[in-house]
Amino acid sequence: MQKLFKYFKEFNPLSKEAENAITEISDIVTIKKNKDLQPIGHTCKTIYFINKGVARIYYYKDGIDITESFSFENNIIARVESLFTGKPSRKAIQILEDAEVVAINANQLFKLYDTFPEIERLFRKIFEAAYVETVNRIEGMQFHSAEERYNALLNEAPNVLMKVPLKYVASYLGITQVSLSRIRGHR
Amino acid sequence: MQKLFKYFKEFNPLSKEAENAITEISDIVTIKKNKDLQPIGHTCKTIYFINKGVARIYYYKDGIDITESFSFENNIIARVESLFTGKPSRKAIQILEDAEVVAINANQLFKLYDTFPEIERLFRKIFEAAYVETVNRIEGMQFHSAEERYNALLNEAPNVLMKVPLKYVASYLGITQVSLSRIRGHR
DNA sequence: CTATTCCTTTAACATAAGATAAATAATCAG
DNA sequence: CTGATTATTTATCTTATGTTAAAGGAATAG
Repeated sequence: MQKLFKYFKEFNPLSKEAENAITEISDIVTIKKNKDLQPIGHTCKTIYFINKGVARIYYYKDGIDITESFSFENNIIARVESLFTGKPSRKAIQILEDAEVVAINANQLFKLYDTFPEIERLFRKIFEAAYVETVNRIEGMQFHSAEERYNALLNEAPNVLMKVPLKYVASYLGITQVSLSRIRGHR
Repeated sequence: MQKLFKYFKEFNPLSKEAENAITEISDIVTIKKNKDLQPIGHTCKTIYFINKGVARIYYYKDGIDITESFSFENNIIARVESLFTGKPSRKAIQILEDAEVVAINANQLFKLYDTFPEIERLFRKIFEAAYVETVNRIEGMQFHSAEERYNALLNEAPNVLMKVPLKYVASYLGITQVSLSRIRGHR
């Protein structure tokens, strides 16, 4: 849990009691490459923190596997469209590299918000930051060619391209695998 | 302020004291069509609620005007990439139809979070919902043709197409005005 | 009301990305 | 280690969207 609390500290430092309360509602889970940490169709009731490994959120559109996002070590991953609405998620979380994650029970966490305003504030800030990232991503998608998007990714998150199969990267960029391959063979 | 508090109630009902505290840090502003409510380059220090009228957030990419989002009556509008980071915004808020808005001072609001956890919770929920919308929008952009995106907008938010100049809609959809025109003359 | 400006459409052409198929290359199970 | 599966690249052809230009309509200022 050490890395998790260090991560939290960047957003909103917690009291020892608050940290203990979070520890109580969390589990450490290890999971192998290519396994789904969370399946499609279930309502998201867990927020994960990645101690080690790589994960992605994906879904199917017209039968085609599409990557919504990637997450790496020292980051949170959750299917917010389900977590914040209580509706079943059409998305799954898949592990792309053998992982150890902290699984935080979301319903119990939300209850902690009542007794620990500092925890509510912490997660408010975490998701505000995630929201900003998402808004910035829309900007990137709005008027860039696939090649520009690829180059931007190469700059901003080279680890994505080092650690993730390209077919997953292609759909993340909103293009086909074949197009990505063409772009990589530059031109 | 009535409409605003009614809107708030959908997310998290407030005590009378909390409502009064928000009233104290808010102003009613009327502003004419085509005026900028907030200019590019300023750090966002205000959260707006639209009592009446239409607005959009826009920015320039390579000198071209791009619409990030639209907001209508009974909704919040804010440049979150600036509001939540404290950095100057590269975006502006423009009024597209004569408007009356409630301007909530963000710094003072954030101070209220300390004395009124219910207000912090309210805005947490408001922005969580906005975050979910943004995530869903990415999904819409990831693997739909321009025509599909246009038709989806036509279904989900026909008022956008009724009330907003098409050139602004085009960049919102991530296409040129000419392409939008072609799509509208179907195929 | 009129003239000017701005918005939208239409047309012709250029180009980036999709689809399909097939050839390599890499990974994995036994 | 080997065969089988899976991932990536390459090639060809098609199509959607961008670009530029020009014309027609709508809105606005004076």
